[in-house]
Amino acid sequence: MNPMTAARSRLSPADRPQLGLRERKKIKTREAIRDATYALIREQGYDATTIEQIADRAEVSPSTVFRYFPTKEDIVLTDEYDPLMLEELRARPADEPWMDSLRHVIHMSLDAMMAEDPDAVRMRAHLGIQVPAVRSRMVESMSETGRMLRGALAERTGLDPDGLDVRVYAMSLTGGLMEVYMHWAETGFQGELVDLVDRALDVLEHGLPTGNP
Amino acid sequence: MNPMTAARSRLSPADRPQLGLRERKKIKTREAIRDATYALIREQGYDATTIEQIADRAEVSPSTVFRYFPTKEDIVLTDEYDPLMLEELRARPADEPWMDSLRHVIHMSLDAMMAEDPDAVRMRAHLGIQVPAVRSRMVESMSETGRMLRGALAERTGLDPDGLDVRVYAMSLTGGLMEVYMHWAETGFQGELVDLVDRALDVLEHGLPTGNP
DNA sequence: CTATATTTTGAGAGCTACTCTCATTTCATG
DNA sequence: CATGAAATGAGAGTAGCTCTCAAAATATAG
Repeated sequence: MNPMTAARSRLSPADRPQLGLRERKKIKTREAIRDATYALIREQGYDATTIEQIADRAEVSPSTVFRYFPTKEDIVLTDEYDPLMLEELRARPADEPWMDSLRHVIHMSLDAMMAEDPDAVRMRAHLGIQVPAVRSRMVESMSETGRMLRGALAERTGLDPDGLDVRVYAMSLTGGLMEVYMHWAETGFQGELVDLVDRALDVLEHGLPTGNP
Repeated sequence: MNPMTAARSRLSPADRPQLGLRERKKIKTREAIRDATYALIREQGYDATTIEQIADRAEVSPSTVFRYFPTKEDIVLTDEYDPLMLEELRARPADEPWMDSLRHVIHMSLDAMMAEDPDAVRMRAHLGIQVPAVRSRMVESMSETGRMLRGALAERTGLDPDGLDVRVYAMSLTGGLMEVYMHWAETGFQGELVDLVDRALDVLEHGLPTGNP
């Protein structure tokens, strides 16, 4: 899922020998840039970290950094879970209640991300509440996930994926889930993210506990 | 409300004689900058319009432009309806169902904005779908409205405004409403925005028409 | 292995949003 | 009118990002 946006498939280039030298090198540079960025941000913070510094530490030129990532925020974020989620969603039984499917799929992605690099998950959330540009990019990426969700939802319900209803519904879901992520970071990462997401899904399904909806 | 973000109180400086010359002049420059920006964007588009051009046409220096607006996006957006909404929300009878109150308040703000400058409302929506930076700023501004909503909601329900549930609920509302605004722009401004908002609120309250929620 | 074609990279110039500083101008007040 | 305060303009500086072009690295054919 996207709120947490990103977490590369951390297979070292050597693990994919079927790829040519060129491809393997590209993966390596990509990782070098990202690692350099994370390290520098940890040392100096996001704003104090310039592209030039990142390039230096990753041992590439600034041009190359921009060739790999369109913006500075994208170095930190960049998502790769949407296709996986979509596939998983489609694989669910067609008669399963939508919310159950969603819950299942989110659990999956979350587990995958936490298994991959739990530190990065937290760091991204942290940057999300501190750096407006990062939060923006995160929201953007969330709403891409939202579009994917619309597609899946439309398949299930037979509704128009671009109709107002589906759009509103999907976006309210993604908005709510985004807020979970931010809340988690703002409260110092207390509790398991998965549990918070579950509570959020309850709210989204049944309204506020008060019943006021 | 905020999705539409902004619409100045268009009272010419002369209408507020109680203010000193200094204050009146400030209002005038603010408007001059905004008008110049709108005009230039209409002529050339957002990206092609530079701060320098805006400054020239508004007959101020670039420095002054930034003194009045922190970013280029803010020249276009800048919201002033939140306090009004909050006041109006508080004035509603305490036993009125929350959704009814919300609906009422949104109608109000929407009417106010459309009465003020309907053209600007459309233009902002249009920029929102075309220019990522503007959309970002709009989302940001939306989530400020969301925070305000949390406060009002907490007063009503007695829940913690910073608790997960209220946050998720409020953000899912704002997210859904934001999507209405985008949908409206993407479909060429067909139909009345108010009607679309009403439909959206139905979805947010009762789930999708299918009943799948 | 060599030659050629294709990709990837680096260097550098250039644009623009945005920040900061300081002198100058403009308004407010006694 | 004089003095203090606020608003403005000019200008230098930073950093993200784009574009171009030549050099380097890799793939492919003979």
